[in-house]
Amino acid sequence: MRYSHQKETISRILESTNIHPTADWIFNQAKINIPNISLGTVYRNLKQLSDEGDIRTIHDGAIARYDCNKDRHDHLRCKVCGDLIDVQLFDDDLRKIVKKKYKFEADDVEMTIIGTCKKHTK
Amino acid sequence: MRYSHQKETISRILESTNIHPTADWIFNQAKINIPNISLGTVYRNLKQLSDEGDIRTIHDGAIARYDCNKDRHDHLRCKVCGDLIDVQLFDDDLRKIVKKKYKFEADDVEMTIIGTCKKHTK
DNA sequence: ATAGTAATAGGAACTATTACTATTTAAGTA
DNA sequence: TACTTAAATAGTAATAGTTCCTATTACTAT
Repeated sequence: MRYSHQKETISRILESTNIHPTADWIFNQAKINIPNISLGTVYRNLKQLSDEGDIRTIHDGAIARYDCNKDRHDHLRCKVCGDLIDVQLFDDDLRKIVKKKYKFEADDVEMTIIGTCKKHTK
Repeated sequence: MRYSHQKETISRILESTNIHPTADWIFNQAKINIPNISLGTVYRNLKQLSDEGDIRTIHDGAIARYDCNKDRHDHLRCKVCGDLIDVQLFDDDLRKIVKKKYKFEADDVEMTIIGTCKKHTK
């Protein structure tokens, strides 16, 4: 893996936000510093970072979002404001239940809870 | 909502399988009975059925799968054989934890656990 | 039978993503 | 410092899943 200005920039952009951005959002941010950066470069580097475990890829419906929070975690998606909030729900207890009840060895979990966040409760 | 042979067929196809098929798979099955059925018709009717709550749409990575199991449930996806197994994990206890800990009102949950199913354990 | 409406077939358009290719660049080596 | 080479890049074309559009067809109630 070789250093590149593009990869460094993409990595920094992701670290500087907690909005779980899409590749396109990152692309537009990156263009501020590297005007002729290519969208393919953004995708390639995000894939690399994800494969190396430096970032996580979240499947939000049909599109991918990226998260610099490397620890395994789940998401709350607010229907009202669209926010995606990092939480920790799938723990070892739940893993054990899955193993016992379904004889299924869990490696990874993708859990998104859709609802209304505390900002909108009166 | 008016009756149509196409919608009826799509509905029946989905009820006859537990493989959580894609729109394309359903399209190919439907063509056996209705050779000139259109892919757009399949998508439109699946969307209708989903909106009416007759079926569920599962986001499997970037593609959509459809499930005639109307009850809220979760999925185990086996890395080895690709099977998608219906399970019940997100219950009222978990819902209450989410509400208490994060003040988040959960309406829906999308949870897929990736791992290895019991067919492949020696 | 006719008007009005809903659903359809077929294909174009759209969006997110990946693949391809010629060119550039990082990094090691003489 | 200049040379080499392999990896990364920009730009563009291609792909896949899905949605949209339009002319046509099929119900349904008068």
